[in-house]
Order: sequence, then structure tokens, then C-alpha cells
Amino acid sequence: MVSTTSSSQSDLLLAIEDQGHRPTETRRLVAEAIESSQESFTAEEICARLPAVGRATVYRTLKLFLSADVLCKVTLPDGAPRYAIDTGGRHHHHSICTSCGAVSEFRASTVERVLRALEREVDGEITGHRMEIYVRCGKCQSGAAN
Amino acid sequence: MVSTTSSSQSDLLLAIEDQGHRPTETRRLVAEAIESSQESFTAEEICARLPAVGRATVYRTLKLFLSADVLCKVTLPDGAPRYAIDTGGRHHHHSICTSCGAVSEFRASTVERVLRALEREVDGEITGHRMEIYVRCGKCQSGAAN
DNA sequence: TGTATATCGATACAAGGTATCAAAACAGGC
DNA sequence: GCCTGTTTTGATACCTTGTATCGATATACA
Repeated sequence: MVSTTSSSQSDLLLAIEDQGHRPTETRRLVAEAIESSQESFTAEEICARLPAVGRATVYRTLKLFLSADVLCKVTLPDGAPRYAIDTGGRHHHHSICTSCGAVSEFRASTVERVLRALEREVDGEITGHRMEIYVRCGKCQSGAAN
Repeated sequence: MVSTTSSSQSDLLLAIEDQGHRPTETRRLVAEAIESSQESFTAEEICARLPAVGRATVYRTLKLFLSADVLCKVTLPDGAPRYAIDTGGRHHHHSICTSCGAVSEFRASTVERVLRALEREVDGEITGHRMEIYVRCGKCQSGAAN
């Protein structure tokens, strides 16, 4: 099952195509599964929904989307990783609802400002950071279903 | 090899003793291995240095130290976990030198302030967060050995 | 001394990936 | 259309970082 599609409507697929990767049918299936996902999802969920696609291929494809910056990988408080579509362009962070798994992005200019302030507190030069905000989202607070 | 020591000089050991756990010889060995570690370390490094101690026991003991807040677990940019002694009392964050693995703590009152500011930007209620700063520490910058 | 509880090591297992490798699919030149 | 070199794929084995299980010890303390 390795055939290219001529019209690739998926943003995910377009993104990796831009990076020189082929928009194969298999990749289209993975992109579709991702795009039809509610909130965030795990790699294994995609595997389960696409039994015809090999597990290694699913992970490889997720990795392609990640490196094309159209997918993000977040870590729950217990360390479990989840993936979500990444729409923002510039550097940003994510908030994750620990109740329903919804992931939102926020450009944290404030965060960047803090980092610059920390630059003076910390010994050495800041080369990177990792930040995640855990929330109980509005929907979960009101709906109380989750 | 399960025998209690009467005089437990180790801070790590004392901390879990305070939580009602026994300061066994095995745990003393793990504490010693941790305390003699340079910078940060992995669980498997401790296992390798203490072949007489079971792997499960090493992990169990690290977990005890973590829950007693005398050990911290940080995540490198590539996702690899490392442990380091945690000396600070109150809530704080860590900076990790990606070159030598040195972990420092910083009380980030600024970070807390940012979180309160984000409370208004984010949909829902903030329930927690995760933050790590990656640095190239002063020693690595000057020494250039690493 | 007895006995309930804590701890231990060995081992199997789990989650989340990655490495390997032969087979299939593809792109592009002719 | 056919050849050929490059990509992509699935199956499978393997790796890392733990956790669960369980019988054997060690310990506390009545």
C-alpha cells in the first residue's frame, strides 16, 4: 500500500510534502486519523484505528509531522505522551486539560520575558526550555461530564 | 540484605525515615551511590554501580526519595529522564546543563507570576505545570572540556 | 519466641519507541 | 513501457524506563 495521491487536501500531508516527503496513501490515512481525532490522542490509538498500517510506520509518520511542526507532543502529569495537531506558527506553549485531553496553544510572550529575566539568575546560557500548563478546561468545568 | 542501620547520616535516608520507611542497608547503599554521584544520574547508572541490589529495588528506592522531595527527576530535551538531589524546600524548578548534566534549582517567583497572568489567558483553571530550563552551564562554557 | 508487616531480588511484563531488513512502490530517464 | 536507484513500508526484534507479582527474608514488637 504505497501509492501517491495526486490531490492532497490534508494540511498535515502538505506540510511533510513541503519537506520533500511523499504524500503516500499510508501517510494520508494517518493524517486522516489524526484530523478526525477529538482533542489529543496517543500513538497507539492511531495504530488501533489503522490496523492495516504497521506500528513502526505510524510512529515514523508521527515523527515526520512533528518535525514539520504541524503536530505537537505533550506530556501529561504522569508522564504519558499525547499528540495533538499544532496550528500555531511561531514558538508557543501548550495547555492540556487533564480531564478531557484538549490541547490549546498560547503564545507566551510573558514566558519569553521570564526566560530573559532568568538568563541573569541562572549560571550559564539558556539553550532551551520545556513548559506545559495543566488545566481543567471550561467545557469540563461546566459540563462536568468528564 | 535487609538490616537497619542505627545511625543514618544520609539526608536522603533521614528523609524517608521521616516518612515512616526503614533505613535499611540496601537503601543506605542507594543513598550513598546517589550522594557520590556527580551532577545528575540515571536509574540504570545506580543499578550498574550496585550490582548486589535488585533493579526493582533501585527504582523503588528512587521513588521513595522522590516522594520525600529529596530527589528530583528531570527530563532532557530528548525525553531521557535523569535524577538529581533536590535540596530546595519550597516549590521550584530546575535548570539542566545539556552538556554535563548539572542540575540547579531556582525558585521562580517570576514563573509563578506568569502562571497567574496566564490564568486569565487560558480557558479553564490551571491545575499544574511542568517547566524545565536547558542551559550550557558556566563551567562547560569556560572549561570547554564537555 | 511468634507473628504481622516491610522489604527484598528475580522475573515477567508494560508502554512507547527505534533499528533492521527484505519487499513493494515510486520517480524519472530513456 | 521498461529499468534502475531511491523511498516507503510492514514485520519483527529490540531498547529504555519503569511497574507488578511473588516467594523469600528481615524486622518490629507484643
